[in-house]
Amino acid sequence: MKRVFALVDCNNFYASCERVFNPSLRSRPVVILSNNDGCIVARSAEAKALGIPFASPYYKVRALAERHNTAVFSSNYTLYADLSLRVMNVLRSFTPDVDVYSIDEAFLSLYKNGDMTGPGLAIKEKVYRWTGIPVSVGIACTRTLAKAAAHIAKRDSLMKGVLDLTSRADADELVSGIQVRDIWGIGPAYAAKLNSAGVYNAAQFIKLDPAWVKRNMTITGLRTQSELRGISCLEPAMVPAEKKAIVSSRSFGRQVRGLRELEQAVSTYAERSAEKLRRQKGLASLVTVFIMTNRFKDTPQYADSLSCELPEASCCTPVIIRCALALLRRLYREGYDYNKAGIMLSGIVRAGDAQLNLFMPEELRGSSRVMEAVDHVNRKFGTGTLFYASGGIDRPWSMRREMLSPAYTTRWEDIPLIRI
DNA sequence: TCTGGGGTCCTAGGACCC
DNA sequence: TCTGGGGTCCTAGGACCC
Repeated sequence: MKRVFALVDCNNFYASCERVFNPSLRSRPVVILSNNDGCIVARSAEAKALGIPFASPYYKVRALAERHNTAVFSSNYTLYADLSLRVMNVLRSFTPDVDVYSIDEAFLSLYKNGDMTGPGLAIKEKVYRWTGIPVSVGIACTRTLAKAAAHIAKRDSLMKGVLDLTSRADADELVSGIQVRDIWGIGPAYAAKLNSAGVYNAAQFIKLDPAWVKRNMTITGLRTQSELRGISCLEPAMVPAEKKAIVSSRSFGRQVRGLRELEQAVSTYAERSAEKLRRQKGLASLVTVFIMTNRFKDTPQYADSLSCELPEASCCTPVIIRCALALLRRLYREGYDYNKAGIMLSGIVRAGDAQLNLFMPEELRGSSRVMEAVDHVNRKFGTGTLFYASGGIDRPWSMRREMLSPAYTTRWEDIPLIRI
């Protein structure tokens, strides 16, 4: 039997998550804001129909949203991540071969057994019944075509959210009409380049000379073209790869001037990134800190970054905080209104593979046992139970989340009660 | 008049994804 | 007042080596 890919894509995922535990939202437009309540990052179908654009700053569409009784939420990643796990677990009941591609998408590897529309519908119905999340399913012989299939299925109401390209006589016609910008792997820059070469849809892109594609869109573009031609050439990512870089950064809830508050923020981000690093059992050898002013404002601008090699790769929070704060003090310039800061850990190696430093001062080595204890406490009693004082306590700079919904599934006080 | 060849490693920048 | 965050891959070009 032939292998095919099924892409399962959650519809308007964040908005759908908000609806699961709040049925009153089902008939209203719903939008979700980015961190700091800045931009629109997700919209329900009704919100899209109102013409609220993706990624637009909320204040620009606020009047429109309010006029139509739109429900607006701050991002609740705790909730979305938990519901995502539930969706993926349902998918694993169909095949162990589930390649989780993002928080709201996964590729399933299936054996083709006749028309796969039925199995596709079964997946969609089971996910909805078990989690409350609506999904679309695209089935094809390559991942890129499966993405295209899901894209078509979402827009054509006759398909009921499922399209199996491998069993459609009109598969080529269906795909050929897709605009190049909507092809997975073609972003705004390549789309503009293709358009100016007279290429607007998938059919035209498929017919392009591969040498031209490679020259103008690198090997990545060539792979996309081959995939659309039905030749599978993308690798699965079955095992979640260890990250090669870990970034923690945030815009502030308000402008920040003083070094003191920047130190708190950078220390807090350093703490978070070190936790992420330990979760993947890694050690970082390079620490980079960056700070910047608000580029949208007409005020004096400053942005810069500095890096520092650690004497020995480490995942120890105090070591990373100390290094990050030293960098920050060198970066800091007085008199600017800062808007954002961040830290990046790179040069990541596996714990155990690290090159040791014979001349490493003992006080810079840190203690893995203390870190284990801290992580254990925070896992058991909740993030932030134990934290470093250098991160501050009040944190007046922290991000705005004024419209946050409850953590319905991960915090005891927030679990919905049913009264009979 | 004439200025090697072949290789590695690193970084910055550009493209993409969600 | 108010404009997100966190990643990956690829290429070109420079530094450096023999």
